[in-house]
Amino acid sequence: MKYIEKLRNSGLRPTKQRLQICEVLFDTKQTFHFTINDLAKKIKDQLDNRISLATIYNTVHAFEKKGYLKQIPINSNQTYFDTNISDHHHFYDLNEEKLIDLENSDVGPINIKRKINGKKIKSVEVLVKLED
Amino acid sequence: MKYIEKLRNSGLRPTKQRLQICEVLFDTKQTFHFTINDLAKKIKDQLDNRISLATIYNTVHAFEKKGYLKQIPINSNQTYFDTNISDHHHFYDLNEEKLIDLENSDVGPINIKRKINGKKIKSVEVLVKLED
DNA sequence: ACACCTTTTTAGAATCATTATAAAGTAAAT
DNA sequence: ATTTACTTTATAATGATTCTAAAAAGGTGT
Ligand SMILES: [Mn+2]
Ligand SMILES: [Mn+2]
Ligand SMILES: [Zn+2]
Ligand SMILES: [Zn+2]
Repeated sequence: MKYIEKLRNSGLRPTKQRLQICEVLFDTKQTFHFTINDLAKKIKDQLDNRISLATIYNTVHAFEKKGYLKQIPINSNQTYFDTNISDHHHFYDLNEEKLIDLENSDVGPINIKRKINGKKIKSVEVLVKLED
Repeated sequence: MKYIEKLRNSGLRPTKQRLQICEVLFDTKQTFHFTINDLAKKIKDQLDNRISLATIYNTVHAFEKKGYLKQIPINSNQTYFDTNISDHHHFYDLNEEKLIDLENSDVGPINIKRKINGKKIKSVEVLVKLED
């Protein structure tokens, strides 16, 4: 019930599937990073009914477009998403292939001195790769 | 002839294909960004003989492993590589889907204050997304 | 409730970048 | 020259993602 308004306000119909995906994604103490496959597993575990993979893809992309999820730029065969939509950065542990949040406050202010004509900055993201 | 030593020193046999790919990649005034497909096109245009796609993949990965190429972390269905292996950053023009180098000197020094136990920092990369 | 229209879900097929396979070719070592 | 290890290649396989089109569900007005 708590996500019905959120979806309506975004012009998305609050379907049973979308509401359930909202619960899996946003009813958590901690934000988290996931691939579509991670999410599909989580949904299968946490819910009694199944949701088709196509719907999971559709929903994740819809939520991303609306700004409820962010994509994390990283080199992987799978796309990583983040339920933490605040401005922040990431560690990427190359050995464990795991993402770790790096808060804005843990990185000095980033000053982009160069401008590109006619373009404005949409985001500034730092990726710190870690190894043992 | 100029890449034979480079390859030998890396433990890579200087085959005809690898030497030709070296020429396409490194015999340029400017460094550049590319996908495997870009590179395959370039090879077809610049060379008289053809090189199989499998070899292009193999070679690019071998060169990356040896540090002659870098992968650029970005969300795309294709993997982007960079012949500029210096420490540097990138603009990504979302509208034109184009990468632009952003020199280290164009970004203030980045100070990662948080440490992860037992891990050391391998790289720090900034991605600045641009829109119109 | 019902009719009507739009959006959404779904199974399954298609796409396409990338990786795997295994046989033939080449470079290096003995 | 023979042997050995590495490399190239055509081709198949893989797997994440997107597409398709038909069925289901939501929303609106009556
Ligand atoms: Mn991707
Ligand atoms: Mn990729
Ligand atoms: Zn995050
Ligand atoms: Zn670059």
